[in-house]
Amino acid sequence: MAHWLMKSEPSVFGIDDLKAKPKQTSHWDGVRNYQARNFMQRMKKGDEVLFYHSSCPEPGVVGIAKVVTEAYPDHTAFDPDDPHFDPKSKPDKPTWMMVDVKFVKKLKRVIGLDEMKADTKLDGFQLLKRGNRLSVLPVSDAHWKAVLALE
DNA sequence: GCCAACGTTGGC
DNA sequence: GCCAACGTTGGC
Repeated sequence: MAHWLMKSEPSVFGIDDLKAKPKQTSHWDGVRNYQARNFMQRMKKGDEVLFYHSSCPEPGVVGIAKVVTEAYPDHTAFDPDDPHFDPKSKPDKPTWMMVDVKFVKKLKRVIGLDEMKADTKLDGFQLLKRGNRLSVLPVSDAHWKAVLALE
């Protein structure tokens, strides 16, 4: 089983929004970056995901989710009225994909970006790289354990 | 295929 | 609100 991290702005869709969904499950739409999409296409049912809050007062890992549906076309790309509309993605040849994720748990506290940066066990973690803008990224087993050890 | 311009992300 | 970093676009 692989591990991942997915970023979201809590003012748009946070961990509490996922928890409040029917079946505590939501599709993860709106990813418009090829590298992030490729990672989503590699996701398998049962994979675990660190839920990360970005662009907020306290950026950091706030909870855990799991993949319940593997990659399928992101229909929001087909809708001209959707903010994530992309005319180059066609229903018969979709450019953008999404997965469904289910809420697992909230961490007891937020694992802040600053403390992750300070942890030498997290050296090389893609999230912590300067200028990192990927919204979906893989997490090694060692980094997964190190993040959760901070809880 | 190069590269400047532009738009977006995201921490601070 | 600022600005660095980066991906994408489009002219050539």
